[in-house]
Amino acid sequence: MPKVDSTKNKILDAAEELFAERGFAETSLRVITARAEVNLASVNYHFGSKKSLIQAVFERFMDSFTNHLMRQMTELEQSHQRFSVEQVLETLIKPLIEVDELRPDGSSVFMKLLGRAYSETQGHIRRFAMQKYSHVLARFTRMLHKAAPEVAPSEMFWRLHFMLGTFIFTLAGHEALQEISMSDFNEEVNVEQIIGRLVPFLAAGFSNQSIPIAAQSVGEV
Amino acid sequence: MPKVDSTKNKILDAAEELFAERGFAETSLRVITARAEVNLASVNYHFGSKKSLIQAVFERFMDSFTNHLMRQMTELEQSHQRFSVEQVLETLIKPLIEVDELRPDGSSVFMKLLGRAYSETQGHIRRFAMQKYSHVLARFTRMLHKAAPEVAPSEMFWRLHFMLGTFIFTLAGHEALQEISMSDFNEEVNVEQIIGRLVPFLAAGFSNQSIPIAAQSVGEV
DNA sequence: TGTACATCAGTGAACGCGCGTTCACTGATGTAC
DNA sequence: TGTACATCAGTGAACGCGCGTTCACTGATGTAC
Repeated sequence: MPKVDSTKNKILDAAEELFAERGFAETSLRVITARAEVNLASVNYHFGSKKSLIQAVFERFMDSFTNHLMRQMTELEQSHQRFSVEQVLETLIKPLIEVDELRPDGSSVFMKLLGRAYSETQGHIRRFAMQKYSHVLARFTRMLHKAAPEVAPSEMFWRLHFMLGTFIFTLAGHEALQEISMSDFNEEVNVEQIIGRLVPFLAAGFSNQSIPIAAQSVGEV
Repeated sequence: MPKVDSTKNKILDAAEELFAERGFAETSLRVITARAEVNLASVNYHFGSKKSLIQAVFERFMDSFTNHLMRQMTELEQSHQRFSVEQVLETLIKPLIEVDELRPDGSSVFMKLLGRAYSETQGHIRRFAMQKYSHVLARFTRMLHKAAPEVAPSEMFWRLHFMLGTFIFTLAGHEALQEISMSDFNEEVNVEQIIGRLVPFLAAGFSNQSIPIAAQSVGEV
């Protein structure tokens, strides 16, 4: 068991919050070390560079999330011979909510980090993630294929990424949406409820049978 | 008709390309003015600040896009008494593709700008966009409601934002997806084809009839 | 047990660099009388 | 038509600032013999 309040962990905690609040490039080591109440030079002492710190923050979230997710997938496979797309998507719910209970607004921070990692131009995090966690994505894909064998692999690829995109985008920006929902509909919603609306939406999208319209004629474009 | 090759336009063109290549914070005024072949100080002369330049780039895209979209919506309303959710979503296709033909990788740059506007913590672009373009969003929402009156307003709100999120996220990062699609499936896809896959996916998600699962019990969480 | 040395965690101050912005200025064109 | 002044577009050089990183150093703890 690592010491929880070590300098290293204090840096990770502070960096996590700040990266989600303002992005990687916009967060300086000075504000991170100030919030963590540690010395400026200790980031380079413990992590070597800012780039490595970003990777370490990302990895800590990702490790915890993928561990929980693997457990959920195993559970589903052991308890059911056959399962639906919706059930596969539902394996994401608990790991996400657990991340949310681990830290205040954990899932939002996590999704913001994921979103930024995804859209990074240089993409060093994406390459690293693809390498380290590809087996988790592969297993998830396999389960989706088992639930909906009629969806062709290349179509599957696109729909999977549509789903990931919606998840990441929605949860990363959920504060703004919760705010509007409150002011426009007087409806208070939490992360669990958002996911609860999201899963059927995505499951329906994923399972749809229509022919891609670009394969037909879209008009005189 | 404004002069196309004015210093102001040369700056806008160069900034647009570079923002797409490497992001906003990572693009300095020095590289923008170097590519535009204008003086460094002329950005501040014409736009006042880097922040205002970003907004100007965003506005130029947004004006062109919303103009095209309004025309498409009018066309659909005039040609059909009743229309489907899919048809409403399809009004987005032409404006997006036109933006793509206007400039190389136009839709990608545009969606990256939109994504940033969406997720900005300070949110000065979002506030400005909400004010200037709210009537377009309102009209789009009204048409969706007409196409699917069974979807309650608050549910509509969430599904609309799920759809916008997927659009933005997918198109903003489509280069990476195109690359993977090429290497994994040997399938070359263009933006039009991605949208062609996206629209039925979203239409199916939007029109789904299931009860949000959070309204039931999700487990012992 | 004592001594010498190695390792580790952390620190304060400085380094050079690239950043957005500012400033005083030029030269061309427009306007008033 | 000539003159005086105003406005506009653009420029070159410098400004101060915050950035990530480095460096020489301290003091505590561990290890070898």
